[in-house]
Amino acid sequence: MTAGAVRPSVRPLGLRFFRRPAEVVAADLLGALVISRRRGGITAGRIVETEAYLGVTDPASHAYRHRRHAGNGALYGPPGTWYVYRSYGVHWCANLVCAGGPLGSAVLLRALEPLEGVPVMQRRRGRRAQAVLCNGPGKLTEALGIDQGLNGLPMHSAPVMVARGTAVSPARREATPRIGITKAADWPLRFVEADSPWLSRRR
DNA sequence: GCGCCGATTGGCT
DNA sequence: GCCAATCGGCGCC
Repeated sequence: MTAGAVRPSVRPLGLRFFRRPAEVVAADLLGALVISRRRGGITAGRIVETEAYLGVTDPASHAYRHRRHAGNGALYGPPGTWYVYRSYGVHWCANLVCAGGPLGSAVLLRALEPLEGVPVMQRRRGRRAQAVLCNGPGKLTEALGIDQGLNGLPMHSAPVMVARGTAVSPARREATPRIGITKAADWPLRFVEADSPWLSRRR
């Protein structure tokens, strides 16, 4: 995919897309576009890695057993709501709420293929190589200018939206254990585009 | 009230 | 491979 992929005509994914089980949404998000119109310039990328967090029943979810606190209210919002939280007190991680309501399920964006606004991303990311601009959940938020300001906003009317991109055929989708967590890490809820060079670094 | 830990990253050994 | 940065939530005293 080349520059110019982001046209004014792109329309955000409908709420129906997100009103499904998180693992289904996570798999179907592969290949979708994330388009950011934040200050500093338009940036966009193609999703190549996601992780599903199932909500109340998932020990790794921030909504496990209906856990609720000041920071995670957005998790219980309508489908398609952005849930942005601070990781290790340093980085922002961006999720999209799925089923919505009391379940608290969501999909974490873990890696993108940079498509547009690479110089803008590099300005935000310290002039790093293109290969490492968006290959991690904290990296892609920095590259796209995503921070707490996005938390709780509906994706379809937010400065950062998700639109249909170039689909990844089911044969090229791969489910793996989740990364970087201690609880229920072995649940196969991480989804990647097989062989993509833009995936997050494996530990 | 206090200390530990995490859905991470980048720099240094 | 190891570890600091940095901070809110949570367990525990």
